[in-house]
Amino acid sequence: MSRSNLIKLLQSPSTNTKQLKQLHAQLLLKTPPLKSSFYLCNSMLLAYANSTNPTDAFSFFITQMHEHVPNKFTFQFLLKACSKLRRVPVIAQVHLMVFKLGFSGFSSVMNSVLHCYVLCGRIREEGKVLFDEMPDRDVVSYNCLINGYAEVGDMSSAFQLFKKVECPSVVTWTAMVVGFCSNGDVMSGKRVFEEMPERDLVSWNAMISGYVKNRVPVEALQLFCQMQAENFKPNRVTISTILSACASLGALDTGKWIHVFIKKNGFLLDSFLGCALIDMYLKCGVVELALEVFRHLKEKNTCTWNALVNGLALNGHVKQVLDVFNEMRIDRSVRPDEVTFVGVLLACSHGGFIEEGRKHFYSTMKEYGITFMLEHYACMVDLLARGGMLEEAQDIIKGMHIAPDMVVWRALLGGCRIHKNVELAEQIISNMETPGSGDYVLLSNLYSSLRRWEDVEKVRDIMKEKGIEKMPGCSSIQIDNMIHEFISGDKSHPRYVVICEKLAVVEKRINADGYKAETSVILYDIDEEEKEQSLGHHSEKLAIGEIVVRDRIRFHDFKDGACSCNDYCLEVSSLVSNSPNNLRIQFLKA
DNA sequence: CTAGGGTTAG
Repeated sequence: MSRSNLIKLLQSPSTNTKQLKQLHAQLLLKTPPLKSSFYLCNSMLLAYANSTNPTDAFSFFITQMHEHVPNKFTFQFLLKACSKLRRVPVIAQVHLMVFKLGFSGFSSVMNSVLHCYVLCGRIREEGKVLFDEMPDRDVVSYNCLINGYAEVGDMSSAFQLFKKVECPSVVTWTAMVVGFCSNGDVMSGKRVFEEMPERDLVSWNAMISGYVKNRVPVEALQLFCQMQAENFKPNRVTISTILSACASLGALDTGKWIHVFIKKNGFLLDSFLGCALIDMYLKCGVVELALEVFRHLKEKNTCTWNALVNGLALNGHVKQVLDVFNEMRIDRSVRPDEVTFVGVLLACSHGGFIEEGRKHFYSTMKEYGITFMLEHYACMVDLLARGGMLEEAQDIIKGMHIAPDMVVWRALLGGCRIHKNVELAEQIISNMETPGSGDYVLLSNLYSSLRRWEDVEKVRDIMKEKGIEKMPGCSSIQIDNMIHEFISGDKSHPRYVVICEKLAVVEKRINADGYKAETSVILYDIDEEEKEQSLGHHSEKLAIGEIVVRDRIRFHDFKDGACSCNDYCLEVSSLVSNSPNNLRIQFLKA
């Protein structure tokens, strides 16, 4: 292989790990003398640093490059590998080497070091010291520092710095947009974005992703349209962000349109796009298409598998989740992680598979060395509590290495109601700092199922005293229609999100041609005990026209962390009030 | 000959 060919392949982004190893072998054939090929060595180092396995860059550096005198590029590439590893001791070691070999005067190298510390959240420690000691700082140094403060959530320091930068670049501006958005202040992010003197594709992507992160996917789609109107061509980053917006809206038509867009433009389905597509189809309830995308994917990593596992679990395909999980365990190229087990346990809890759930929680997770998260505990408590194993559920809570949140307690509380354990329910509620209306209603229902009418009254009085109100009946908004119109001008196939009270049921509507297309979220009133029991754990048919109940989902499925029905209603109504011109509100009968 | 900082998934 010729030298220029080798370089071309090393620099190509589509070269995979296996090919990289072959190129490495080719490179070794060129010795001696490697010295004349020092540029080649640096290219190899950079290729490893950019690969999925950046540790290879270190071994290459140690075993192959010790005979050479490294230059500033060698360190920049090595530091790139460091920034992916995110381990402070490793960074410190390379930093020391940089210092000892006299590269401290190169601002590009020092910026790389600074960037590494920033990514580890060490802005106030090593980052600050380094910045203050740097001989000549440029815009890049300031950008790193701004990112560092944003990373630890200190936007006021970031903003102070931003104002001090003499000649801020697009990158500086974008860093501010990203900083505000990822710290939950999307309004400030928007303001900075609008004040930017010039924008490039990355800044558009940053703002769009800011909207998605802050749960205003409709704004994201609007900006996506505006961006195209201003003649910016979306790239794969834009597309995967937009797919995520579609997923959180259940906007299937738009999502499908994007899928066509990907094919038309010949975008390679990498792990990011594949994952985003699978996630979108599953959140829209179209399992078949998600599976099709998954089967055709060339590169699958843990995220891809997780998208499938979690999406199937969300759709109530319990058996399939467990099958896919077993398939994943056999595949040696991926390793299940904590997110995988959220899906697995969620499936067990939805299916009422107590033994299976116990097996994974008590043993499989240890086998893979998984750190327990709140979600794992919540699923397990839910599963056991529903199955009547209230004591075991309590033991799990007692053994938690992190403080249980509201979701965990509510899972236990739900079990108390089903199995009529008044004492425990009372105890849980009295231990809650801020019980929500749902918690009181649940307790009240428990009392009434035992015909303890006086206690029912008492709960009602407490609620009145605390000013807690039940969320009123139901309202609905028509979202997808509008989004679809933005993009294609097509006004057919509107879908609805119906908000009622308490119990969420995801439904699939079967069209006349038998094609399952529409997904809605309906929150049933669980005051009627009978209805709740008839829904049970399993998906089953309801006698309401052509509607199939896919699954019950708990409220926290909509949002990270604890989330009640009220939260969800508020979220929807704030969406309505934030963009009154874009949403037509329509009231439906539940 | 090369480069450092801002955008994407579960």
